[in-house]
Amino acid sequence: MATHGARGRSGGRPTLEEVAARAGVGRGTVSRVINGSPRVSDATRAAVEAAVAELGYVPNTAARALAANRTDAIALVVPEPETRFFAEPYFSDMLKGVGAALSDTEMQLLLIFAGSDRERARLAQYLAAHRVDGVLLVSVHADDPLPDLLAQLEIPAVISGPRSAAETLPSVDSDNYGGARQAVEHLLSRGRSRVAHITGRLDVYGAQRRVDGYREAMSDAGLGVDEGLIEAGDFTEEGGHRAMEVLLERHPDIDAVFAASDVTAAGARRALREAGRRIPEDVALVGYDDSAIARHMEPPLTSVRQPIEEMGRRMIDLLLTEVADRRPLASRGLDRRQMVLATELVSRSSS
Amino acid sequence: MATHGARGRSGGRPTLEEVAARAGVGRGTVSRVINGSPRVSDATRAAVEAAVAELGYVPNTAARALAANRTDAIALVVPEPETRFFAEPYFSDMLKGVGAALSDTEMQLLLIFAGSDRERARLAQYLAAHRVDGVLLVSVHADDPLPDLLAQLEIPAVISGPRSAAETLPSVDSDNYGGARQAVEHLLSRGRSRVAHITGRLDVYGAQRRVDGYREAMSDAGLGVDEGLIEAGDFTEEGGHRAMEVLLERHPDIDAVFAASDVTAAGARRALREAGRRIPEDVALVGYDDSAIARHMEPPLTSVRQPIEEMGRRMIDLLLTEVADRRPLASRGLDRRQMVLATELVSRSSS
DNA sequence: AGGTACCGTGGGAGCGCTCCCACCAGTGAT
DNA sequence: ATCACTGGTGGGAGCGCTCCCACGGTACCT
Repeated sequence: MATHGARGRSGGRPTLEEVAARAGVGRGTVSRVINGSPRVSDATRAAVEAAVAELGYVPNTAARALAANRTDAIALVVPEPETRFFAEPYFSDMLKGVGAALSDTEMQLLLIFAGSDRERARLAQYLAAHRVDGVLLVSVHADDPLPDLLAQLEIPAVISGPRSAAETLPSVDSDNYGGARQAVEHLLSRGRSRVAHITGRLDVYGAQRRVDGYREAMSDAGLGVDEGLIEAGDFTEEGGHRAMEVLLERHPDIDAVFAASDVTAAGARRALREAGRRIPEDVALVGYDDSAIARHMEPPLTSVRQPIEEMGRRMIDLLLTEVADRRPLASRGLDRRQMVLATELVSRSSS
Repeated sequence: MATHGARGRSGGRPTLEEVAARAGVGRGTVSRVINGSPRVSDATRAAVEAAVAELGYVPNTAARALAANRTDAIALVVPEPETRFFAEPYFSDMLKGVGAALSDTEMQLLLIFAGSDRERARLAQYLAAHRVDGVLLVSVHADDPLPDLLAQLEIPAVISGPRSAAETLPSVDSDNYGGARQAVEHLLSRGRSRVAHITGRLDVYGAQRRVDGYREAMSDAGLGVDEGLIEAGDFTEEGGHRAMEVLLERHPDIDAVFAASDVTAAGARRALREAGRRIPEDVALVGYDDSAIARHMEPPLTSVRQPIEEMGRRMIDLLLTEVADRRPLASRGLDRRQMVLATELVSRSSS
């Protein structure tokens, strides 16, 4: 927990100036050492470091922020109420990845919820004050004004799932299309052929891509696409339940279901049980997310795993590059940096 | 999302100075208006407010922090790995209360995990840099050096559960002693008399107080205290299971158990089931925390509810007072502010 | 010998704010 | 008329840092 020897005589914290005096050098030199500039001789550097240690010098962040016009902080903005944040493992995994990537850095992470209008107003104020160098945006809906606000304020930002194929912000996403294909191909390889799909909220781009993946996997397998086998859900348990009921009504001979999330799959499972269908004997079931729910379901649920922690790490990488790069607007925006990470099918007994 | 009209001609954000010029007043006056000082005439205030709105002025936090030597930020320090933070509803409830209390304020909340040594070192550095005006400490063990570090750095802090009866930091706690009494008296009123207690980690002061409550309730009821009916747990499921086994071995005629947490009760329940005891017919069971576990247990668990959200709110109140009060050391520390909130027994079918 | 290039270094200027002292009425008491 | 306030105001000083220009020194060319 570090030493902190004598302080400036007046009892306050030591300043750069005091360190400089102690080391017998100028203010600029100390600043260079603190900031790791290479343009300092080894001897000088050692002298300064000694003085820093003796005085227990810690840079004053406010002064640095004022002079350098940066804050060394970035925000993870969650446009959801806190409750959902804690309920969904997605966020905690993301946070873990982000935290890990940031721990080698001087950067400070701020967690900001913007679920209510009140909170959003506060956030707008906060961003306008430029209290962070960059923003990580997770779980953003198609019509959210936040990305535009950030663009207008010229604050670097990275988004976790692109809002559309034409996303302008740098983004990190998992391969929703490929993941969906994995799921469907898995079901087909198990000998199923009447595979239904319960979608997610279709205003979320990722959900659309999963539908695309489902469609093309079916069609590539020569089974054609029966639109009657697709039913819209909304990522909730209730939505999954309702959609499954509709599907069973329409196609009683369904022998497999690919649900757009594990929670949706849980709803579907309930409807299947209520209809007397056995899993996996009568109907095979595959979810998406590979969350705790999947592992604890009865029977355990086959699911498509997204590397969420890895996504968090990549988002930080992108953002830090973006923050560092802040060149005079010229070359920016052209080289769109969109990153897509592979998914992995985790096979369990539900399929 | 607020207006932001024309900016300073150079494209940057408008400054106090520019607002002053626009309003035709001095810098000091604008500062007074911004900070809500009463020593400004209504006419002047209106003029300044108009200028602020027209320019879309937002104060520069870094400059303010530097000049005023405050940050307008406080930290919620969680000395646990992130995993536990997400797993235990205690933290999310606390965060909700804290967030609510802070939302009327300009204060910014920082969430800081200090589970690993690495993270703790970072935290120490962070605190040494005085990057927050105050600290909220939750879930601190008896031997944690953090409170001393804070005292040494003279950073105002409030602790969620006192470390001992002689806690020097301001604290907010629920009435562990009273809550335990409620639990035991409830069991006695249900006609039970051979009531066992599985404790929490005894290096946590609150756990000790629960034992005290158990002891005195038993003794006040004229049943005396059989030390053999007390077995140490550690707040975990496994600990509860083990302790229950020991207790059943020692006292097969136990007809009630008060567990120091819901998780502990879940472990005890498992051991009771394995021993063929029915709940509540053979053995009544009461937990502590009234968490989600209690509601979803089979049978639903009677439990002592702590007003955690309320505790969060109170902690903020105390801390903000502490931060505002920062008088020259003289009158501080004498008026210890320890706050204890009442618990409530939530009766369900396990007892 | 002079010229050119750099490297390492010192320190002025300034970031945008708050604090505080000085100042100017106006008011009421003497 | 004089004095003592008081409410309202302007602006200097300074918070601790980074940025950048200027300087002397060394090294390597012409």
